[in-house]
Amino acid sequence: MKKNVVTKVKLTKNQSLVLDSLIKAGQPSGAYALLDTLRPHGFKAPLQIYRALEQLIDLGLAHRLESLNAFIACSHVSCESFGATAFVICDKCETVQEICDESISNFLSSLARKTKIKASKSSIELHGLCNGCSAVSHS
Amino acid sequence: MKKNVVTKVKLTKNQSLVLDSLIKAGQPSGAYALLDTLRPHGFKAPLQIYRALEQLIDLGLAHRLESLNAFIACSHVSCESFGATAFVICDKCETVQEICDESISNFLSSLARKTKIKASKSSIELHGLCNGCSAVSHS
DNA sequence: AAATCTATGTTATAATATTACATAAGTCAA
DNA sequence: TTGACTTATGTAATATTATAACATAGATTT
Repeated sequence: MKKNVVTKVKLTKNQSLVLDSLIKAGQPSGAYALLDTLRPHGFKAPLQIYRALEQLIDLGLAHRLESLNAFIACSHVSCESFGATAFVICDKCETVQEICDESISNFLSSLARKTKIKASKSSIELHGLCNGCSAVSHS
Repeated sequence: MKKNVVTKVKLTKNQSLVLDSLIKAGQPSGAYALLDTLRPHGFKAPLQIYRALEQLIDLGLAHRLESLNAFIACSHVSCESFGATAFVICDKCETVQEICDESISNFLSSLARKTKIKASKSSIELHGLCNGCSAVSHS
């Protein structure tokens, strides 16, 4: 379950550009949206995005949101996340809260134990309306 | 968070065919795999599959596995699942365990409370090697 | 410098999912 | 039972997301 926890890595140019775009977006971004953002920087093909994302995810600097087919920068300083992260997603304003604490890892450990699985990867995503949006919610 | 908990529904022909295929597969199945399976029954377009799946999922008779872009029949008799289900997936033999108990709903409630979200949908997927496969695992 | 590994560029294509529009079938009220 | 309405279907086209295959360039090690 342990990912590469990294203190200092030199990112390549493409990786840095993609990470910067993700951070700037501050929201889940699709690969093709990132591609469009980065065309002015010379990006031309989806693979350039996907390859950079793969590295960033391995390094714990970005995450993939499975239920959105989208990506987001890790919100932790230099992601201390060692695999047990939960994402709470507001479907209205698209804000994502990235939760990474003992309650998550305990839950996953317990689930793995009960189901006798040797876990390697997890995905926890909770959708709904955030505090702000559910207050306004008129529909 | 409550889905349509249904005691008795009449499924349409397409819905029944898709559900049968899912059950028969006993594994996560992609929409296009289902389509191929059902071509002999007159299915011709992906939409026929996606539309049936949408209903089945609403009724709690099938589930979508976000991390696989695939679908699976609900393993509970007539899915008592009211939204709080976790899937434990063996990446080798593709077996899926569908867990639906208080530990799941408690965890999700607590997560929703902590993040102040009004939850509407969740996805919990744990990947790894199941008991059998991790014993054999030679790589 | 040669060998090797990693990153990149580029084209094509695969896999997954939806839009749009036309038709048919079921439901319910008058 | 007709008409109004809703839900399901058929079909074609297209959008969106992701990967395969192959060539080249740069960095690192020996």
